[in-house]
Amino acid sequence: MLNVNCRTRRGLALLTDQWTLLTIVAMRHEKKRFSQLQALIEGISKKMLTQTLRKLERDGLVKRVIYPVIPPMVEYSLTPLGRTLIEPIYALRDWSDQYIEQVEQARSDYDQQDRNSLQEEIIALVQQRTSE
Amino acid sequence: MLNVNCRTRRGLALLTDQWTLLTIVAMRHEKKRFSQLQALIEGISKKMLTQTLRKLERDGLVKRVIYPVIPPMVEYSLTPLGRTLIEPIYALRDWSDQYIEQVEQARSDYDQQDRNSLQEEIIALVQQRTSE
DNA sequence: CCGTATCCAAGGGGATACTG
DNA sequence: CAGTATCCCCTTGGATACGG
Repeated sequence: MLNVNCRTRRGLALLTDQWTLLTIVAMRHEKKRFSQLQALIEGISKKMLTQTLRKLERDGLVKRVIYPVIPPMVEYSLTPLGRTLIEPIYALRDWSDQYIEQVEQARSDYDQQDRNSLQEEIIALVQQRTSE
Repeated sequence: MLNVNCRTRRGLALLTDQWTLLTIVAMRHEKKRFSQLQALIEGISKKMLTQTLRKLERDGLVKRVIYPVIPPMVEYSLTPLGRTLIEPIYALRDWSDQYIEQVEQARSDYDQQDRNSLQEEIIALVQQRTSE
């Protein structure tokens, strides 16, 4: 089903890294300069932003325009192909808006249970020791 | 905009790793056993599958049921919360189906151009050397 | 301003062997 | 069957310095 060469795998592989989706989201409305993108995407380094943008350009999702001025100015924008990704990404964003708190609640419940089991184990251990 | 603590970032962080989306896709219709999942998701190791399933369980997206039989049998299924992810993931899958070939075409065009520029540089170099 | 080059630490993840 | 434990390589990615 999910062979490495099926379209789903190849498609998801484009997008499932740390920064790609965020970079697309940051450009969704209008072209952005490199420094603007770096400011919009909190925590991304120049290295990773450059790398992500190059990959997106190579994949035909982003257009890069260099203005030969000093200091340099480079503008990035989504290509028509790139814009086709906005809708599916919005679906994920909307899902996050709606459900992320339930996920985080589940997570802390799970961890709480872990702590409780650990607690019980410790109590059991202590009782065992004191009865020796 | 895309602060590390905004819902979008927190949501996407759940999903943007190598295996999470694929694992959810593999379970979308019905519960699956560990070995079935490993067979469905080509290339995943036991280590990564275990790790991914534990994370999904912790996040409340997957339910894990252990049957105390020999040999062991464990069934994984999506929780109601997990099922809310199917639609957005399908949107990505459909995008892949429709556009992945355009992306790959763009990619090979880009690489071809790179090779051409390299070719030109080499030619220029050779001409320069031979004229010395 | 928009990168590239280099170095380096952390950890992701495969291979293998073992267990209930 | 469904994991866990250990080892270890190698990639990822941050920090820094430099260049057009």
